[in-house]
Amino acid sequence: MSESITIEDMLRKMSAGGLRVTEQRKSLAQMFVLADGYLTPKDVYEWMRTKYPGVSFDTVYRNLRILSEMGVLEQFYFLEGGLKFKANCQHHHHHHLICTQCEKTFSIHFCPMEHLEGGPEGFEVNGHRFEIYGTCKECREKPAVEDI
Amino acid sequence: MSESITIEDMLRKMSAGGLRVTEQRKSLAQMFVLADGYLTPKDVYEWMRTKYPGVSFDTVYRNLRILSEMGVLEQFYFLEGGLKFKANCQHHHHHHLICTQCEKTFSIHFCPMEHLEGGPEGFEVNGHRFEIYGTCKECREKPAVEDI
DNA sequence: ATACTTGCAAACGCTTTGCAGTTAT
DNA sequence: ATAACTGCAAAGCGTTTGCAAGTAT
Repeated sequence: MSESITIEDMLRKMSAGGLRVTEQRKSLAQMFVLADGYLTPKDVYEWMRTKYPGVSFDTVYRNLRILSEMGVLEQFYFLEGGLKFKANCQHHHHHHLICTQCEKTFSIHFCPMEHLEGGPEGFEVNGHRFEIYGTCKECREKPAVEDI
Repeated sequence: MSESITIEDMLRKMSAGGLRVTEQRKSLAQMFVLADGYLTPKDVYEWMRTKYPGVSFDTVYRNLRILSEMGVLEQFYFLEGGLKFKANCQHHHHHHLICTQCEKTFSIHFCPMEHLEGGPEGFEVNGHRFEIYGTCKECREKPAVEDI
């Protein structure tokens, strides 16, 4: 599991950032805490609709974007290009194992930059990206049911 | 520099894959060999237009997609989500330093997976992604002119 | 009361498609 | 000659925007 953030943490951050804590945003926070992994705007929309049949896609987008800009959520483009969001874990620097089946993420405290060798000459590093893709224990045990 | 692929290599691959070697595709191959880095569909379109004023955007897209599917090019979504392409270097496994200014790529033969520790339990790894972002020597020396 | 949020509708940018004419093999 | 390629136009998808009505503070 990632170092989990609580719903209260998220709401507190929103409020601290000058946002209003609406019902929808509470649901949104709840959803991301429960999911503990990456969600697409569509996922979020579908889920929100079960609680608030009237939600609109643009509100979902707006909130995802705003919350990302505030650092409550984290935006991420997958290898194939799909945009996804997850609750931001801003503890110390770390990387993730990403289960490509359920898209949950698992923190890993190994950072390749500490082991780098055969590196750049004259190249000024100012960022990196390291992710491991695979299948998590849980998904390996119960083979994909919802695979459609 | 990456282990460079030649224009002839690219054309040979196209032909082997049952594609016809048109003038436009020759230009395309040339462009990617010269660029030695990532290009957006728009970059490609702009450049193609200088040679073939009549090219259409959809033909560019079509060719980029087909060539990616064939493995002549490689598709890539940047951190911010922009779709880019580059000539595929399918020699041995390696990673890249990516200059965020000129978007040239530089091969690096260090692979974090060989040094991995504190890793997954029960997680089946089947892929990874490692990129280093920064500014290359050349770009650091001549500060961005075309920075608009 | 005020400022922020929402839903609606419409627009936007990027990418893909169907088709008829053209070109490489 | 045939199968593949191109340009055109139009559609598709995901995402963003402007605005008036509604809601949290």
